This record gives sequence, structure tokens and C-alpha cells, in this order.
Amino acid sequence: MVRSAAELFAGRAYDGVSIDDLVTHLGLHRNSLYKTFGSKRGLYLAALRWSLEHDVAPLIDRVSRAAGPGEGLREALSPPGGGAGLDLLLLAAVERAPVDAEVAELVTRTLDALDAATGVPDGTGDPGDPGDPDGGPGALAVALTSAVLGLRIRARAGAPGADAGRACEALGRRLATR
Amino acid sequence: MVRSAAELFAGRAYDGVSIDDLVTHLGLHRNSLYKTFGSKRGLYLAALRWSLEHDVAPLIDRVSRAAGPGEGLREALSPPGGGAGLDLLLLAAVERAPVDAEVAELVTRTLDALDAATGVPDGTGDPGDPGDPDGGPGALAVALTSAVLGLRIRARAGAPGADAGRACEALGRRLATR
DNA sequence: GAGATTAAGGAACGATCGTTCTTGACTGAG
DNA sequence: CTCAGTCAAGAACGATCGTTCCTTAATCTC
Repeated sequence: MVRSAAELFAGRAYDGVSIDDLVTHLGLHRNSLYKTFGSKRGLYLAALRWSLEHDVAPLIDRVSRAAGPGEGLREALSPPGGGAGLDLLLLAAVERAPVDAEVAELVTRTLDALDAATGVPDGTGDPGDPGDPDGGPGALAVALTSAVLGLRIRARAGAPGADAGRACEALGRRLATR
Repeated sequence: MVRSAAELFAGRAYDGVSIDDLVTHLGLHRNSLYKTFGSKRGLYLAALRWSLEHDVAPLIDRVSRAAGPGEGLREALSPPGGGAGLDLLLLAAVERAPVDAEVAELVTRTLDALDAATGVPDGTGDPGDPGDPDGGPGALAVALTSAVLGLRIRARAGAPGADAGRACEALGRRLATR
């Protein structure tokens, strides 16, 4: 149920998903929705948390176990389960986080975890260069996960699609050497 | 007028900006809006085109003239003019392009131009590696511009902010060497 | 100066939004 | 059997959405 809601919210913007859409695509009916989740926002938060736990968290696990940075992040773009993947997190970051503090908190915490999972060093020449300088992973890891978000955007926007894998592979190779 | 509309649409989602918001924040009044642009979507498209021409195009110019890939893209994150910058393009790519073919066309064409402006080689080991293999810039350039989009997302989502510059700098250094 | 044209400023429209209330059938305990 | 409680199903609510229409004031032409 919550998973179906997550898939709907991952497909289009928050305002683009109406209560009628939710009621018809899900089995659940109006009364139960408000009884259980309180409001549309409540259901959205539940769906977001579900997606972060069941889609993104396993992905973070696989990334942290991957051989190189490129390999792990390439499969981040095409999740095996066929679920919402990163899309709900992406939409939440772009359109909900700026107007919803609770969403912003969830998003930043998840992205920070994804940064840490890459295991990529800082990459700046600043003092205290390696790994974790002072709280939080390195600048290069932030850039890498940001690239994944951007590639997912371009795939959604209708790019040819196949070159997303090539782009991630090329980037991973550059970051892996040395 | 169109610029003010672009700033509004860059700030929140398309459905989050109402006609009342537009007529109050802009000087223009309802009748003229529909006389001139036909519909809300018409005004949105005009604003998007304006932003692409006045915000993104100069940015692409500066990127193509920058010394290294990192230097040019870092200022892409904090445009000097203080305008909408990449935000309208970003929102258009995430939430409008999947449901509006005309927006998708504008977005993909602009992003392709940004790729080409980086002057970054392909980076894959594929045959025909250097520069433009067959139509369109290299995979590494796609990854680089995608990273810029992702960093802008994280800045909007409430990240500490300062590390976006560090991330872009670190990535630029990695891509410049060799 | 008189008449035609245009734009401003709202009122008003139907549709749809998120939310709540009412109704009717079903279930378990006494 | 009876009755309190639960839940599906949908009607209905006020608010707001995008869009159109109407009235009035200003501008331009002859």
C-alpha cells in the first residue's frame, strides 16, 4: 500500500498526485487513508520513509560493498528490484525539501549516508585531506553522488538513456585511478 | 515581467505557483496574461525560454571560456547576476519534462549544449574515444554537468551549502589532471 | 469633440483540490 | 437475537485552481 503510494509520488510531482489518484490506484479508501495517515502529507512522509528504507538503504549497502565507485553507482541508476529507486528521493529533494523541513531532514541525512558509502576520499588539497576531515565524507564523494542524482534527472527528462551508464562508468574510472 | 515569472517558477514547483501569485507578484493582470501568453503553460514556456537565454546561455559561454572544468562549473552554482540561474532548468527537467514534450526538448537541448561547452573528453575506453565520437559530447562531460545539477539540488534541499563549491573544485581537479 | 479600440480591474464560472460527514453492511460479545 | 463497534463507499463541504466574461476608464483616429 505504502509502496504503491511511493511509486505514484516517484512518478510525478507532489501536487500532481491527487487524493483521487491515490484512492483509485491503491486499494485503500478515503476514510482509511485519513484514519491511518492523517493527511496527504502524512501519507507522503510514510511513502518517502518507506522508499528510503526499502529502495535507497539497500542501494547504499550495495554501493558500500562495490569494488569501485563507478561500479556501485552505475547500478544505482537502474535498480534491480524495479521499484521507485532514487526517483522519490530525487523529487523530494527538488520540490518538497525547500518547503518542508521534515522532508529536508530526511533527504540530507540519506544523501550524507550515500556519500559515506562511496568510500571516496576527500580529493581537495585542504589540510586534513584524507577521508573524513571533520564530520561528513569528502568533497569528492559529494560530487560523485550528486552526479548520480543529475544523471537520474537527465534520464527522466528524456535523454537517450543509454549514455547514463557510460557517463557513470567513465566518471568511476576517473575517480578510481590513483 | 517574464523574468519575474521565471524567478517565481524557479522558486517552487509549477503547480505551486498559482495565477494569483503571478498577477500579484508581477505587474501584469489576468486579462493581459491570457491575451499575451494564452495560458499558464504559455507563460511558463516563455519564462523557461527567457531563463535559458538570459541565465543559462551566458553561463554556457563562461564555462566554455573557463580555464579548467572545475573553475567554470563552480561559478555555475553561484551565478553572478543573482538571477534564477540553473534552478528553473533544474525544476523543468525534474517535474515538467516527464509530462511536457516541449519542455523536455528545451531541457535536453540545453543540457547537451552545456555538455559540449565543458570541453571534457569522452573518458571511456570505447573505440573512437576522444572528444565527439558520434554525435554529442563525451560521457565524462555528461557526468560532469550532471554533477552540477545534483550539487544544485543538494544546495536547494538545505545542505550546508559551502561544500558545494569544494565538491565541484575537487571534481574539477580530478578531471583536469591527465 | 465624437466614436472606435484597447487595456485594467474584478466578478464569476466550472472543475478539482484536500478533507470531513453520512450511510449501510458486516463482525464479535453478551 | 441484540447491540456496540468497524470499515467500506461515496456524498458533500469549503477553498482554490485555471480560465472567461463584463464593466469602466483611458487612448487614438478622424
